[in-house]
Amino acid sequence: MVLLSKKLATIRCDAPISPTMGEMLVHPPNLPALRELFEEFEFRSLAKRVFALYDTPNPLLVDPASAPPTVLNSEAQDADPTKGVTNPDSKRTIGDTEHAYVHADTPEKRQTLLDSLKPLKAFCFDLETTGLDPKTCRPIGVAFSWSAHTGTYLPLPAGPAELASTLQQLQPFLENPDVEKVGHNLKYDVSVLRWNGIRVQGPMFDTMIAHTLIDPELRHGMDDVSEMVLNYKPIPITDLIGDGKDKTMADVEPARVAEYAAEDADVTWQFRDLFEARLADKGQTKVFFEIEMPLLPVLVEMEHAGIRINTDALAEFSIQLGSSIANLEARVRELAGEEFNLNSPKQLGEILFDKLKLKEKPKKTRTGQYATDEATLEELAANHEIAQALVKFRAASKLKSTYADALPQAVFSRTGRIHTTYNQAVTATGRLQSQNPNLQNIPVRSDLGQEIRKAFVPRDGPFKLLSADYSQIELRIIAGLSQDPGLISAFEKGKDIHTATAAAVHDVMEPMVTPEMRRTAKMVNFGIIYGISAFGLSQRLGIARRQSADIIENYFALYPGIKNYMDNTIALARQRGYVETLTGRRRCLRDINSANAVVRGSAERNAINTPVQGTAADMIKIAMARIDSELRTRGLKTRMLLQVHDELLFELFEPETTIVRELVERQMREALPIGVPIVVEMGIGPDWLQAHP
DNA sequence: GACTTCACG
DNA sequence: ACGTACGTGAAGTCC
Repeated sequence: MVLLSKKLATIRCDAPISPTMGEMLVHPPNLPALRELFEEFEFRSLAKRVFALYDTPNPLLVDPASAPPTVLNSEAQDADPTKGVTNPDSKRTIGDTEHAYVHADTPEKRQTLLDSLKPLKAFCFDLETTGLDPKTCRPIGVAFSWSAHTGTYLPLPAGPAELASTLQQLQPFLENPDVEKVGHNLKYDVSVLRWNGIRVQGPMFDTMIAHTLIDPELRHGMDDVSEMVLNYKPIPITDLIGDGKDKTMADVEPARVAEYAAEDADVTWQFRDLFEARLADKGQTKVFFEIEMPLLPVLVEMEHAGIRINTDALAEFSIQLGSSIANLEARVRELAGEEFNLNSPKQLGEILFDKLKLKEKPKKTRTGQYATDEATLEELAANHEIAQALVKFRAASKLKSTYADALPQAVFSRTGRIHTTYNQAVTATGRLQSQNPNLQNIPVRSDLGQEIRKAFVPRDGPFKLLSADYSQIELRIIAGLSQDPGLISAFEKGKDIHTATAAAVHDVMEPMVTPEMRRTAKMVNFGIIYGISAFGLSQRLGIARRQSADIIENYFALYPGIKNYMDNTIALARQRGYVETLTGRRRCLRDINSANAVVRGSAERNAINTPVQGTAADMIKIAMARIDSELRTRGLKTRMLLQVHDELLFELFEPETTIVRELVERQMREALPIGVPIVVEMGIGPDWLQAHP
């Protein structure tokens, strides 16, 4: 049986139409008409292969209704991920499976494609481009599929004007808010289109993100997924462009690209329904449809918007850092009495501990090297000038190489702005990830680091930066998850939670809490979120383990709900093998029942931390989609630029200040109710440092 | 590519 | 006796 687009088929075949929108079944009685159609479209090689399947009996040609499911048993996969990988000998090659792919390389076929798209409620599309960077790559063609085993590839013209006009013909379909868009790594395709002036709208279904939610441990590339779930090996991209070093899709014969691209679209389309069911099996329907998919186009917009930086200020700062690095380097060499590479932890460790013997029993790293990290150097700094100089040297080097020098290079010349890439489905807890460059670790803590943050500025005109920050979000979430009355009540009274904790632990009035007491309480509060251990806390506070154990014990006496919640969470994790956030996002913890106490302890801390960190991630993701939507429906010019886990940064159009402050605060507070008051702190300024509350 | 270090939440 | 705080990405060295 062969599936063809409705239009193609109704024109030429006059065959029965299936109940599924946009599809029709061409049964053997219609074969002559189909053969004629293929001949007319000069698709002889494909026709030959398709009909070969009919002309000779083929065991693969069975009615889907009676066919054994190609889907592997998901329970078996859970038990052992390696079982999900097909035996290579049983992989089918492309020639063995029935499918009908159209290369829409004539105006008539293009028109047929457009007509076919019209009635669809959902379709899969997959762009072929000259590279991996949506900002700079050129779309070569786009493949569509809306029913299994079919696909149409539309080559796109190379000339900018012709490209634009062809894309314009697709625009109504891509921007139709009532039509679901399916794709594997859909954000890439949507981004490429965004850089070409098309704003893809409508419900999204990214099969790659779906797969990361269904089986986070497995590989998520389309070829891998296809082999695992369809038991089918698509044409590898390397067959077309090799390693991609000296060849792009533009250099490949269009007919081959058509075959490859249509197949990818077809395969992706086939993932869709399978994954919808599996998401439901794994309880991820809500996370997928209500959090990740609404967020996808929002991330595309944020990446496309980019952010402006003051490159002149960074260049000047780099020079300043360079001279201070040179001075510190000279001083270190003088004190070491030797030339060596200060950037080499290995050489540095040998100088400090073999030559200078600054410590009796130097701390070693996991691999037996001397540790020279900041905590180690800081210990030595009290008695050794060389350690002080090294700490300063390291700080300055880091700022220069990672930020002052690297950020200006990341500016995209066409926009004069930095465009990061957000990854929404790679972290274990559900947080976003920013890369190329990472804009989620821009310095803010040190004075020197603040110079970097100052360089993030709004565009020219009546614009400012607005930063909105969830206050103590993770502690509020653990209060909500644990329902601890003391912790909840402290938040309801609007208290400074670290001070309140310190006062309660030491049984004094809040004004009597010293900075030292507050610092300790703050460390304990953080420790709680991380899945506290007496050893870890003693390390952070620089106190004896016995002492930190007492502090923890007092803390649990103060907030018994927390202790209870932790015990229950670990017990549930042991029983189910996973933990989940408030929205049901899961993280598997395969080591939770390990006999090795160290390994198990790590899994237990994950069990505590993941629901907390993950719920915060869910909350801000929901808020982002709603804020973006409200900004747009109200026709506002303010744009969301960055997300840094508990902070959103906006380029604020000043006349909108009152409206935007209200809507951002409201949407952030109401995104995901947890039964504890949510506080959002906001600041506005001429740069990110001054906007940061 | 592994390892170390360090920037952020 | 174990040798851990949770989650990331990037730069640099060294094999």
